Amino acid sequence: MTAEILSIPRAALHGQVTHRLRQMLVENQIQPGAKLNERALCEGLNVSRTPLREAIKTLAAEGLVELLPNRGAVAASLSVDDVVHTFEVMACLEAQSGALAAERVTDSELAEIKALHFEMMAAFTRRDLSNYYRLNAAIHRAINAAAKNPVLTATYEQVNARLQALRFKSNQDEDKWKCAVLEHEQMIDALDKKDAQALQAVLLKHLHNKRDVVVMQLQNQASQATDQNKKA
Amino acid sequence: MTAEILSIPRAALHGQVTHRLRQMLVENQIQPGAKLNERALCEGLNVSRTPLREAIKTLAAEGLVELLPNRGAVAASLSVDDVVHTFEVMACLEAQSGALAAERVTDSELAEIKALHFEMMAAFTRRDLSNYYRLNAAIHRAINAAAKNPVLTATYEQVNARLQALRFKSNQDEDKWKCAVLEHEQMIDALDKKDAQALQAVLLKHLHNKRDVVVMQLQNQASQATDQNKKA
DNA sequence: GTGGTATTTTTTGCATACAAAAAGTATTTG
DNA sequence: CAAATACTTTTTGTATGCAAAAAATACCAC
Repeated sequence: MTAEILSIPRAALHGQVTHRLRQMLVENQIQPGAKLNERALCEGLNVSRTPLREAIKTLAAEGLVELLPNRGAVAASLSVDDVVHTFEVMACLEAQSGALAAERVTDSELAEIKALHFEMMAAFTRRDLSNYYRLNAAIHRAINAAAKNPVLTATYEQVNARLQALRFKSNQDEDKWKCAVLEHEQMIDALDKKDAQALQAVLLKHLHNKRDVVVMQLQNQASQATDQNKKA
Repeated sequence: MTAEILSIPRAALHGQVTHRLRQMLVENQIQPGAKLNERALCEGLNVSRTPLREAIKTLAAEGLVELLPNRGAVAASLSVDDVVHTFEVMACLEAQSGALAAERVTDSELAEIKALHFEMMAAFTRRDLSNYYRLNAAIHRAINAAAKNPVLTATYEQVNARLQALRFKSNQDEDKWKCAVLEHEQMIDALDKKDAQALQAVLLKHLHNKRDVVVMQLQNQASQATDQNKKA
């Protein structure tokens, strides 16, 4: 029973730290632009500086933190341009995922994706944004997995992680939301018909719209911040 | 005159080591599957283990080395499946580069790409494989740069680096080579006309063919190795 | 000689120590 | 009081030391 636990007595410390820090970054527990103080993080995570610094180097390669020579690391922060550029990359990765998934998806994978879709529809109906986001991401990840290309999955996850830090508490525009749900229905339909072209097309459109929503929210945030500065 | 040099008195050691190791990996000075012995590399590069290990973590995140728990790191080696998967990703990144480049390429960039193309034609005419490879890569990189998307460039370079270690000394099939050159002419033509669709299409075809060539050469290598084993 | 085990050696992973650079604070001078 | 400068503290970057795990070697039984 404990055999498995014994066979992996303890994962490498630098790996654990990488995982934990990555989580903190994408969940905004460390905010974009914030400095990563080694001493503070070491104490917080109860590790020495060696594995922590190795973890930081890994995250730098993933684009989640930025290294400043002799000045440590800061959590990556995305300008509007960065977001646009990232979505341009995500678009082609999603499109490729869709095209390959349409060819390679198994019946059970398709069933699971449909199930996730229904769950997401439930969350949408309840206007439960948190679960909607979660299931939305799960569906996109499942489509990617159905493409059965580990390199594509790794690349997708890595680029996508940078966007995860953009967490919007506010509800998005109702019409845009309905539009996104409609696109998801078209996605399921295309996947069901194994229509690679159609799935690719709807994913491109979907990502395009998603980009617009994110950019708009970013700009709203920015203008609100400016207003506050003016008041103060 | 030396102001710039003084302003960067010395690049971070871990950065230099990362650069140097990456070079050794993509140039096959460290062969796929080879173990990265820390002691040996430290002596060879004249650094201590700390910056070396940080560099290894960076390269692991880039997919150039693989980390084995408690057993160090080995240079990544690609199976035929890995190569196929990697080309599937490269295809969509190249296609996206082309589409964006067609929209965003400047006159001077276009002129430089055309110049590189002529240089490549010269290398092809001389059957100078080494320069052909170099110029070929330069053209693809220039098209990517013309897309003016740093995220796309970084992702492209990272995925492409893994394929760079597949260096074939032997000349490729003459017909396939002619076909590749023809495709390059079509690329230049499409870029000149700012025809995103056409450029995307020819790049996809080009990558598809390139994949076939690489896979074929890999399988030839493998079968030759098997033959040698049989003899011995 | 072969297979297995014990012992040594090497290698990896983490913690710590030290040096250089940056940041922060106090002090001096006009 | 402001600005510049010297000094202190903090933080980063690198080297080294130590412990555990893996590999290599030697030893032994059969």
